Order: sequence, then structure tokens, then C-alpha cells
Amino acid sequence: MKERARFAPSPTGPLHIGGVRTALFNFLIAKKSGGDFILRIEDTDVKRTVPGAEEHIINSLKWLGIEFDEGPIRQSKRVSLYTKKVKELLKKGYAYYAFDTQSELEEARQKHGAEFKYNHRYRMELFNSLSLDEEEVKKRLANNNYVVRMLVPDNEIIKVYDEIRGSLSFNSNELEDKVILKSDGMPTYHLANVVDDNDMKITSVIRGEEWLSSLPSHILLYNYFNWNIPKFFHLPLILKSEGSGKLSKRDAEQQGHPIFAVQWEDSEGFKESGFTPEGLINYLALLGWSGEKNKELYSLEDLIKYFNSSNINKSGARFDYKKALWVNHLHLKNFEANKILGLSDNSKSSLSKIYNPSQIEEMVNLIKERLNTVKDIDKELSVFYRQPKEVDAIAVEKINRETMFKILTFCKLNQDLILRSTSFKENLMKFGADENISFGHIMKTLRLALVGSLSGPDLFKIIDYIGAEEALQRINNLLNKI
RNA sequence: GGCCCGUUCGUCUAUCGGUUAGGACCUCAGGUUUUCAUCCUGGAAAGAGGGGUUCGAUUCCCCUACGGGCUACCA
Repeated sequence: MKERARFAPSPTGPLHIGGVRTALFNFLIAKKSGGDFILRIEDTDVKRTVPGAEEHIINSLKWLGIEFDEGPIRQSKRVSLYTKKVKELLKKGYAYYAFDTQSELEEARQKHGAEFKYNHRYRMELFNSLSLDEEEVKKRLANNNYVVRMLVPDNEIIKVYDEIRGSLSFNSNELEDKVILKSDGMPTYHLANVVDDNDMKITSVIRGEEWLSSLPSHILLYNYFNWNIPKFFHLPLILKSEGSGKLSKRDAEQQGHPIFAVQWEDSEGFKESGFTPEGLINYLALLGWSGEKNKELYSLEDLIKYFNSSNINKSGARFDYKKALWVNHLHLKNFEANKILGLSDNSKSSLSKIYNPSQIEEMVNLIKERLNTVKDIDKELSVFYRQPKEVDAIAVEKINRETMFKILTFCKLNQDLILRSTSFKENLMKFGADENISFGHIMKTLRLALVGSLSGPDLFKIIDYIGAEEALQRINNLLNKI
């Protein structure tokens, strides 16, 4: 069966990785069946709508390659549909008007304590079209300041089924007569969500676990409308990496990792931190889902192929930045040289000024396996087109200046050795033996001269690419510094 | 507080009643390497607790504990 799934964020803030994972699972379930993935913007809360948030959500999905087949569909443009449906419920007696002010509700909560619920137990004590006489209702309705609440039956067992958790049941006494139409004329999530999912023929509702407790209310609504009930998947939450609770922007910042897919205001996203969409998606898929045995590397296509909703986990998963980086590394080192180059305009243009395409490809292949993030690309490739800006001072001290001086001077005085690079290594070894200097120190010194630090790809290959003259110049530079 | 969901190495997870409880990240020890990284080998590391059911429970049931979510005219 072809599934229709939707990602339905509200534009009250930027898209964080919890949302990304929800979007991803929706996308995967839809695509796995050859069906459609829809983006619906749930902008029914006018006050909380954040300018730019919708754009951020769309840009994030675009960067990630999670393409939607329909949308974005904005709920704010569909208000007449919702009011129509509310009228239907009103007419059938499944909903009623309520006039209670905030302070009246507050008073009731004070009076009855934590157990207060706007349902059969207290609704007749409050101000609504069920408790008030017809005259009064008419009068209050004329003021145009009311909400509509759904009528929850008293003491009924509501059975629901969640694809991840199995069958669940709730007693309707625990439910509230939830507001479905607000006094500003906008629907609440509960109503708009059910109406839209039905209207858009959504077959699988895949959302975060925070919605599980309102599922029975939604089921009630489906029944009131006499609609088919879709499949529900309530995804486990992504928890903060340390401490308790679900991941938030604050914790992410405290623990030193991004939380948004792409940059939002002054907060760097995964993109800016050097993640590839492939890496982020792969890691997020593994957070709450287990794939093939012993398979850790998945492209988006792989995920579509292997995804199996029965392997979605039940419990919340802690976000582990180190593992996320490792997964990202896995992708980066498997990328084609050209793709890696495409991720860094800076290196691409700098290299192409000096080298031919096949040389560049070899260089990229040389540094590929050293990459954890996209940022590392420049770091690793820069030795090929730029002299080191500064030299690792601690390393210099470790090796000992005098020794370094000897080594560098030897290179300077024997330039022809470098120019005839085939025997360079042998000569260096011989020099080391004569002067009683370890080969390790010689190599480290040369590396400091050429790269500026102690890490990097094969030294002799670097010399091959940058050429003897450039190498000598860098050796001279260091000689002048120490 | 109430309702709901969950609980296997530090972390992500495998196991669909019988396993030396497997893998990955992290970590530690070796090896390869001119360094770092990669890579390879190996080690340490787990069934929350208590009751049942069963010949046999990590697995099924119950209780407790702990964790999470919800408890708005927010989504």
C-alpha cells in the first residue's frame, strides 16, 4: 500500500534535530512504499508564529535532501474548512460553546486543585452552552467571545493502537473537553490536525511521543466525524546527552554541539559545524531505529531500502555528539574526490590555480580518511597551496631548537637532494645516522616546516605536490623563525 | 499530584524462552605508520530490584524503583 505521510511542524521556532528525525521517518515510511511525503505548516497559533521559522524549516529540509511531494500547505489558509467541521460537531452535539474567561478557569483550578479537568465532572459548574440556559447562551454568543470545546463522554474506555507501542487504552474520565476552536476563530492543533490528516488522506501519522497522551482525544474526533483512523507512530524522544530531559537548545549549547539543522540567528547549525546531510541523516536514523545487523553506514537511498518501521525503538535515546561525528566521518571518507571538493569552494579554487584536476583528485584522496567534518577539508588541503601561518610552538620545544636548526640547515645546504627527491629520504636517514639524530625528529622537524603542525598526510607526497622550491622556501621560513 | 509510555555495557543498540548476552561509539593495551589520523588485533564494560509463570527467563505477567512525556484558548 502506498503510504501518505506528512511532517507538520509549527513555525514557532527553527527546525531542530528532533524535528528533523520526525521528518525523516515520515519521509522514509512514505518513500519506502512509493508514496508521498507532504509538508504542512501548522501555523494556527498566530501569537507564537516566529518570522522566518517556516523558511528555516524549508531550507533545512532542502539542505538535507528530504524532499516533499506536496506543500508547504499552511493551516492558516484553511480556516474555513475547520470552522465548517466545528459546526458539524456542534450540530451533532459532539461539541459545545464555552464562555469561561481565563480568570474563571483559574479560579476553578484553584478551587479543585490539580485534579481539575474541564469534563463531565465539572462542566456543569462552568459557563458553557450546556450549563447555561438558551437565552443566556444567545446573549453570550452575541458578544463573539467564546471557544468551542469537544464533548468527551464520561467513563468510556478509549482503545487506541500505536504501531510502535501496540494497543493502549485510556479512560475518558482522564480526558478534558479540549478546546477545538479558539476565541480568535483559529482551530487548535487537535482539531486542525485531525481534519487535515483526513482531508489530505494521510495514511500514517508519524510524530513525537509528546503527542501520545492526546491520541485518545484525536481518536474521539475521528469517531465523531466517522472517519477512518490512520496508523499512528509515536516516535521516542531525543534526550540530552547528559542529565535528564529532552534535548533543548540550551543543553546543546552547554554541551557544545549544535541542535538546529542549519544556522538560526547566532546559533550554528549542523551544516555550519561541518556536518554533511548524509552524515546527519544517517546518525539521526540510527537514533531510535536499528537497521541491518552490523550495518552502520546508510545513504538516504539505503535508508529507504532498509527502513522498517517495526524496528523503531520504544525508548528515548540520548544524543551522542561523538558518535554523530564518527558517522559523519564515515560518509566523508567514502565520498568521491569531486564531491569533497564541491564542499569547499575555497580549497577548490585555490588548488585549481596551481594544480591540474587529476593532481587535485589525488590530493583529496590522500586526505579523505582524515576528515571528520567539512571544515577539515580546508584544514587538510591548505598545505598544498599555502605556507603555514604559524608553527606549533610546543612541538618546537619538544624536539629541541638546536636539533631542528641542524636538520633544517642540512636541508638548506643540500637543496639538490630535495630537487632529486628519489633519494631524499635515504639521504635524510644517512644524515640522521651521521649526526646521531633520530629519524623521527627529522621527520617531525620537516613536517613543522612544511605543515606547521605535527599532523597531516605523507610528507614526501606533500613535497611531491608542492615542489622542491616551495618546500625549500618553507624550510627557510622556519629556519628564520627559530 | 494524576494519567500514559519506557528501562540490556558510560552511550546507541541486537536478542523475537535455552546464546560464552552480539555489534558500534567512547575508553584502555598492543601493532602498522616519519608524526597525527586512518587501519588492524585484543581488553574492560550490561539485562534496575523483587515476586510469579515455566524444565528453563534478558525475553511473558505482576509489584516497586527509576527515567521520560502530557496535564494551556501552545504545538
